[in-house]
Amino acid sequence: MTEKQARILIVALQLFAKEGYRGTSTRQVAQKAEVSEGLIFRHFGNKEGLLHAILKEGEERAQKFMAKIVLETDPQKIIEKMLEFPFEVAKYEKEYWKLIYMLKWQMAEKTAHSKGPLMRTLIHAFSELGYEQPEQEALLILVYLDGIAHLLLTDEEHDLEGLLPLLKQKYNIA
Amino acid sequence: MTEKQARILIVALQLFAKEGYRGTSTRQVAQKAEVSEGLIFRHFGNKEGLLHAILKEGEERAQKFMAKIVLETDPQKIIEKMLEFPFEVAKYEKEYWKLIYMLKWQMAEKTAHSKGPLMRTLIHAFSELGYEQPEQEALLILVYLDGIAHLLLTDEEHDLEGLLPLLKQKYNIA
DNA sequence: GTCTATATATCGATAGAC
DNA sequence: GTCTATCGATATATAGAC
Repeated sequence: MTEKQARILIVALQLFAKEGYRGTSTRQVAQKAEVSEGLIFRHFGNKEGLLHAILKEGEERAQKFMAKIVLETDPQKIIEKMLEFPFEVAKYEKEYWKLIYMLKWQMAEKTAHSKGPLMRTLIHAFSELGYEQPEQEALLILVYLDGIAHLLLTDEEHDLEGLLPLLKQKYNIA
Repeated sequence: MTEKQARILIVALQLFAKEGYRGTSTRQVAQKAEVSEGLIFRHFGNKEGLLHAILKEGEERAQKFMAKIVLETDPQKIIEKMLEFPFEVAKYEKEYWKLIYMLKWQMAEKTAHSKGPLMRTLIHAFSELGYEQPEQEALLILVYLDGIAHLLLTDEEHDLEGLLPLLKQKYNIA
């Protein structure tokens, strides 16, 4: 990967996350990355190819992130890490996740971040802790995650950090 | 409002909710509504004017909807209705809310559905019920609302109805 | 109020030189 | 690998007739 190629990817992610995939022109990307527009098409074929390259890179980083949760064994820790997940995401991978959530509304299939592994891990954790409806409890956590991520990534002003202690308390986590 | 004008509004909401505001051309709207493209601009000035007309109509309907919650006095009922809100929305006003949530990612200010009244109502309810951190509890409900709405409006397959009994149980609602 | 025709800008994408 | 120049399609928007 050349340096200009990398620059295109970085700038495109920034713009896509801010203005949306459709709201960003290849011309804008080229200008901000200080390369010719033609170069984008040489490297990535077309605009969608550029998007896929961005998503692929982001997913690789995301996988490592999620592995830390799924590989955890202590059920308490699993729930704790899960609850902290959206805050971590908003801190370190804000643009990527913003793009993912934006795309969900129109290209759900392309961004299918399978929730399977997370769900399985959660259900198992709640089972071990003796909860009566582990599937529903797991689903509720996913709802929280989506809600928190949604608010953290769109509304800039919201202060949600205070929710973490409350949630941990509700799930009896030290 | 003429019949064609109304037809444009209905069709545009459908298309905007499905393909996104930017992903929908005025030509598409005109064709599906079986009117000339020029008519859209005569009536609404420009594409953004069309969007605003749609949002205005939708908000009027939404206000009536939310009034039912805010005007409730029994704190238990308030929480119950709040929990049921996203399911009602997904049933009767799916397209409008889908559009609202989509736009949030790029035009947050234009869709600023003030959460103030809902928050105040919730905080008061939790206070009355003796919760220790009414503000955080209210915020958590908002998170839940956003999470549920997000999942209901994007993922078609998810069955989230089962969450309602679980949540009512958690909040000690009959 | 409505339609047809058209103007104008911008988009994604390609060709060819270096 | 990269740039310049350009094409064809499509987007929003306007003008003028009815």
